Amino acid sequence: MKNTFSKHEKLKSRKAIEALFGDGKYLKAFPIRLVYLHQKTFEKETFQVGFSVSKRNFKRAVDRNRIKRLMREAYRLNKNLLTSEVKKQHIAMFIYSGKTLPTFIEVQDKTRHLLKAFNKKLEG
RNA sequence: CAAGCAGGCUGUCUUAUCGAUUUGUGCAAACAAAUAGGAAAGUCCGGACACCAUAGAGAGGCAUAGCGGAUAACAUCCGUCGAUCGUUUUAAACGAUUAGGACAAGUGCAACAGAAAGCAAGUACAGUUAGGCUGUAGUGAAACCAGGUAAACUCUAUGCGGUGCAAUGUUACGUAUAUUGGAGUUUGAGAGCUUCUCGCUCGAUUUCAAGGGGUAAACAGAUAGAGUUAUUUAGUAAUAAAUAACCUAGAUAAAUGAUAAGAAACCAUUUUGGUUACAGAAUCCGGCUUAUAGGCCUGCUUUUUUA
Repeated sequence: MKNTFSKHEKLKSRKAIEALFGDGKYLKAFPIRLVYLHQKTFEKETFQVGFSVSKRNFKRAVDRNRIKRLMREAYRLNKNLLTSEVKKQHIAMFIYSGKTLPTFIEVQDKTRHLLKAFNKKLEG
């Protein structure tokens, strides 16, 4: 599996995102949270993921961009941890809830942790 | 020479691996090219563009304010006059700052002093003398007079219609009965995006025929432009014109990145360590304002050294 992350893997639909925040379930690994939602109507070719940082915690757009890019990079490099095929019936979003700028190592550790936990849930 | 302050310019680089967006080539795999700023920010002004009447009239409101010019336009920019401040013994000169029309329409305001800075009132002396009027004195920057004050109301002149790209248009999906056209009836509630009035447009209802609310799903709008660079000419300048070359982000829960190594600059310093700012396009331009490590340039102030 290639470590790519292109446009069609990104969660874009506003409706889907609203539903995700309304009814989604949470997995936590501070300072990152994973929100996911199971819904058959969402089934597509690929598993779609989004990334988000609160404007309240990071006032400057530069910092928000930086964190989103770090999270995206961490997901891109580790997404092969998600082996379950059931994932295609899900959508998910990573939310950074910390208040300080993280390093890439930290973000990658937490992302791996979350992906493993999420994979377990999907299989079990 | 050093430090501080102010203004201007600039605002890290290279390689490797793994990626993102757009475009091009290709059946595909893939390959190639381009990819954030001087402020992209604040959203404070001015335009372009789109729709709302063809953007109309009056009131109200807002903005601007010596003179001349630049510009698509401006509250911006350039030149110049005046005023104020600094250098200076003074003048001149130089530098800096400057919302700088009108107080001979009306209203308001004016510390201290003073009887009084305007619903008027009135001290002393002198002149004349019936009242009263006139003059002088006293306070003050200014005392009845074209007094001062308009970043006080106000007046004058000039300008400004409103809403904003989630504008607006097309396509796709597809259900109420919105919308459109014809005919009849009804003269009146409401709507047309800032406040009011007028004006203009649409109206209400019945019937027949045609036809699609909504969904920010896709595409267009959207990036070749008041464009960038260089040279020449005109002009004190802002700027304009001509010629040549170039194409230089176009995303949409939002690409422009991540990791590693090295170099460079600066700081402290024994190795060595640390720092590399402010900050991220969102329809597009012209300005203003604010934020900025380090480097370079200019001016001012202070200190020290030498002559």
